Amino acid sequence: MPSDTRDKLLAHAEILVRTRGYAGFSYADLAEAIGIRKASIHHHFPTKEDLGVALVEAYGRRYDRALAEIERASADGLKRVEAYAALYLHGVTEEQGCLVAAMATELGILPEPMRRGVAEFFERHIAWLTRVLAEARANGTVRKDVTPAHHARMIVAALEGALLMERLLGGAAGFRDTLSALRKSLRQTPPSPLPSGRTRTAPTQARRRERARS
Amino acid sequence: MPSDTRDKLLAHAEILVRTRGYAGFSYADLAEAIGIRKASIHHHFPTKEDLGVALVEAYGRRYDRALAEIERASADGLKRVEAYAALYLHGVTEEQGCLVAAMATELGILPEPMRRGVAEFFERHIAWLTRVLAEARANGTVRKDVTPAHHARMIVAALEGALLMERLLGGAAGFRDTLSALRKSLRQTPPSPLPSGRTRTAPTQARRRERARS
DNA sequence: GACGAACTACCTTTCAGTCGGTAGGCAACC
DNA sequence: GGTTGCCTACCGACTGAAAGGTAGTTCGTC
Repeated sequence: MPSDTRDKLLAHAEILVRTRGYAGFSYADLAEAIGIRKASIHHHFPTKEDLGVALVEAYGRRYDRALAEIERASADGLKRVEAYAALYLHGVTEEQGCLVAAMATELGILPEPMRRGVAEFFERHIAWLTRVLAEARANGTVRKDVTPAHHARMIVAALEGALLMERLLGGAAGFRDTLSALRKSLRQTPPSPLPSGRTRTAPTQARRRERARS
Repeated sequence: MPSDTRDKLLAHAEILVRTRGYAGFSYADLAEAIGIRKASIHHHFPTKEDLGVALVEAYGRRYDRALAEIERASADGLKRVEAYAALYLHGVTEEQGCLVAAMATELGILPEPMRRGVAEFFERHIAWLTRVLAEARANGTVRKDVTPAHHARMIVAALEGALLMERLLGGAAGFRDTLSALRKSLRQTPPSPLPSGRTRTAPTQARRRERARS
């Protein structure tokens, strides 16, 4: 029965990491954000590392549930990949990066348990996509020349990279451009003048938004 | 006439950012790394932000030179993309992420001038790749259904993402898997049993390497 | 009365940045 | 040819703020 405060801490800490990075936020920031004293955070998470590990775990579990739901909701391989990509798109619209990506960039100062958690996150996603693609390839949903294991890696990389980049550049529109290219690399037919999916070239303009550090 | 010390500062600061992130290193770290006193760094870069901006500028210029060299060295569109990807591959083998990617993850605490520099870096690369792909498509080197602007975004995203991820996971082998998938998305012919390029599925195993923080 | 969850008060270390000063180089001027 | 003045490069010593973390206490609830 996880306490209400603990959940609030996790939720807000996640936002902080996803917008500023792991080294870029402090217990003081977090305390102020949820209206509690700094010392009280230590009651729930004795060290920042404990909090970091809990964050990766919670984030990973949430994604695991999402992947299961995607598989349940659609049997079509391409739609599954599309739904998977939509998870990242949400990050763009909410102006929040990927938690594990943020941690991965600080690899050099990342405590081992967090490092392991981050690696496992990526591995699970690659494995899942590999399975989805293999299935889709078997029943002809995606091109035969797609190597599931390779393409899975490429898709995760492209989505992580696009989320990272498009928060600064074209926003959702830019992200969808990457998605459109990704779609073409999977789809069976050399496309007839398909009407689905948007095509507009993104404005590619830095959208500045002030976000003062208190 | 940029002093020797200034160059050393830039070189070492770059390494620190690329392994720990921008918020993850301090003037003290940097001072110790090049054997100088902390106060002396302020002589060359009055504030950390000044250093950050200089880093992005130097990094960007180095890449600009590399792009020009790639264009000079080969006229083949696919080979150009391949050479571009090799730049990222070096990051993997040297266990260093991308400087601007590291900065982009800390968007929420990034001073505006740095943010602008990072955005411009990505924009230049996308523009360059768009041009290269458009040319390649025109002379039949890459598939006709490739939309240069979209594919360019996807390529940068995939390479940034792969560099981020594969430092933790499969290393160079994992990176090359993504590359192989990328290649297939561009190449003209539904591939005959091509012998080029490696195919091995990467071990996908976290390679831990201790890197104590002094 | 034991326990969970929060608090006040404090600790040490590190952070970016400041200050005044030193040592050497270089050129002008008398 | 010595002195004066200014420059770059660096230093030791320092500052106030912020970092992560600790100790001991209070308060409400089973």
